[in-house]
Amino acid sequence: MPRSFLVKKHFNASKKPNYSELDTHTVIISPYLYESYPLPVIPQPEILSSGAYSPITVWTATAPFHSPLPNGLSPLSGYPSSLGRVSPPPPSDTSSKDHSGSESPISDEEERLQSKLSDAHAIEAEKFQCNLCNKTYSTFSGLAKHKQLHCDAQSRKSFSCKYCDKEYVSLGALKMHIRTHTLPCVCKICGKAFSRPWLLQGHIRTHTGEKPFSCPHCNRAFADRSNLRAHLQTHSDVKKYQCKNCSKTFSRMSLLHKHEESGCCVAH
DNA sequence: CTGGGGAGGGGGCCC
DNA sequence: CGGGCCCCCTCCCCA
Repeated sequence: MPRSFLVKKHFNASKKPNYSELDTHTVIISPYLYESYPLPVIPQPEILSSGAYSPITVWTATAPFHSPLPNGLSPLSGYPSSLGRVSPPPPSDTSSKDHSGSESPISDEEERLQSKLSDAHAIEAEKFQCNLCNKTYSTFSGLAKHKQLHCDAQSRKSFSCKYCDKEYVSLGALKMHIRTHTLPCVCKICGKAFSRPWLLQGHIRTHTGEKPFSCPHCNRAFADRSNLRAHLQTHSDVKKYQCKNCSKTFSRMSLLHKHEESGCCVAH
């Protein structure tokens, strides 16, 4: 009988993103994620939509070179109004500067024009700075490309779970989270399912009675390292969690919380 | 009521 | 990129 807090609750459909709206921006999860395990608890999804994952709108592609943003246009949350227009930055990584088209064959006149433009570019060089990593770029498109490929993708939670409203910065993290819904690791003894193999391993110890983590201070042993760690706190005079008001210490956060809720810290 | 044990979840890091 | 592991946390139960 699983304890109530461990039972995966039904997901509130009203909280789920409208995936149908996101058909054009989907993240395909490899089918193996759902096929390689014996007991998927949740029907296998054909696709994992990404609620918040909206691959960055390539609005820079249509924007004129160095053109300012249209009034009020804020295509990306990661592009604040400051938009990287900064005072001349110190010399920095110039390898990422965007100087497209320099390799195409051009006439002398074009070359002169190009040269003038290059001078202009040099003046403007590195005026576009990423507000996330401070890299600077000579062109706005260069900055936009950088943010699209690197910073935005990492700074924004871009991959959202189809089963709940959680979002993750990486596909790997999302895949791992999804296992908490699919629970692919099943105990052969009692049939209980877990999200990760090592969770199952720990559970199996409850069947075998194996307790590989022993306390150096007493003869107690534990099946779980976390529980040993908590136990070690009981040997310490000064516990890890301390009440800010009465300075009493507790071995566990939950005990401190209980203490606080019981009134020690109320209305001080 | 408090403290501690048991069991498990989830994110991050490393290989 | 995925698995293993670590750490921290939470909750239930019981003495």
